[in-house]
Amino acid sequence: MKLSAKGRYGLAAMTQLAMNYHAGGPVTIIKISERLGISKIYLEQVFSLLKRAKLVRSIKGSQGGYQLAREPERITAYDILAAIELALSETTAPAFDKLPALDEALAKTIYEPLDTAIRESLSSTTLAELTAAAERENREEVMMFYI
Amino acid sequence: MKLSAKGRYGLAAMTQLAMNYHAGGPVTIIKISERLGISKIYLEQVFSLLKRAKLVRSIKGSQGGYQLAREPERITAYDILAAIELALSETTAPAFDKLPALDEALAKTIYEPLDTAIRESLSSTTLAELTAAAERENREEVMMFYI
DNA sequence: AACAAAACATAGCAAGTTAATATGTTTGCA
DNA sequence: TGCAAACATATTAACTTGCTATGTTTTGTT
Repeated sequence: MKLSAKGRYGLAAMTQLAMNYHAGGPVTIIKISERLGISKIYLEQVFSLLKRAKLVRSIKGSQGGYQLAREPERITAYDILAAIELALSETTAPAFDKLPALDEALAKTIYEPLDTAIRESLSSTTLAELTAAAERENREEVMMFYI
Repeated sequence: MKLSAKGRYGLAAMTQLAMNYHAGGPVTIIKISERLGISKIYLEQVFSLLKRAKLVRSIKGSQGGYQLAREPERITAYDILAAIELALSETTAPAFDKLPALDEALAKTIYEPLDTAIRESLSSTTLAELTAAAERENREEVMMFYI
């Protein structure tokens, strides 16, 4: 499943907020876009979706920025992607007016189990786990450098 | 997960071939497009993908048409959708050159488990099961009519 | 009070994808 | 030989994606 740039940016941006969660203060979009190496203007659009989904809080004005709306342990990858990737959380609609039985069968045997599997997989990983994994990978990279 | 029209058409068309599997003869695209109520020309493009994936065999010329390449029990929804919906079987590529550790963590904790969940869900349902479900739904519809 | 830094809003655009149509050409049975 | 089918290719309109541009509001700092 190939996720869109927006989806990937959302996940990555949230890890940056998570890494700052203890420190307390807000992080600016400019900082995040520089760290990730992506467009600041585009990232703003991603944050507007994250905010609408109440996953982040914003502080306007000078010294402002963004913060997680709750602990990284209570935000899942599904929360983030559902806020951004519409097609992922939307379900497949009936398509064959002449054969309602076929639409029903498709929904029951394929579409619904698929949606459940996606939701279970993505909601089993928290932002805290993702961030911890990234920090571990980073330590391993540094180790490799010294060998 | 909202599937594309092509994906839905592919699943639906395959059920029509499955329902004819015992009879033996080929089924034409025209027949299938009429039964499903969709464009014949568009359906041809779907069949070109199904054929490339070796899920169907074709017989050219008059009295020709399409047949399943193997038993409905040995064709899964994943086989069909992987042949048609590229984005589904493609995996999410690394996106953050500056943070390889983050790309690694995303792949390990999110992308790969998601792909596994999708593949397991879709490959657990065979074309035979889908067709049986559609026929059962159809019988129930007819029952309702007489109550 | 003025300034600067930030979020927030809206519009636009180029490239790509999707869903579909149009127009043939080949193939092979009757 | 004629016709019915698969097969091939090009075109099109609408939509989506990824991204840029141009502001406006808000608010802390000087």
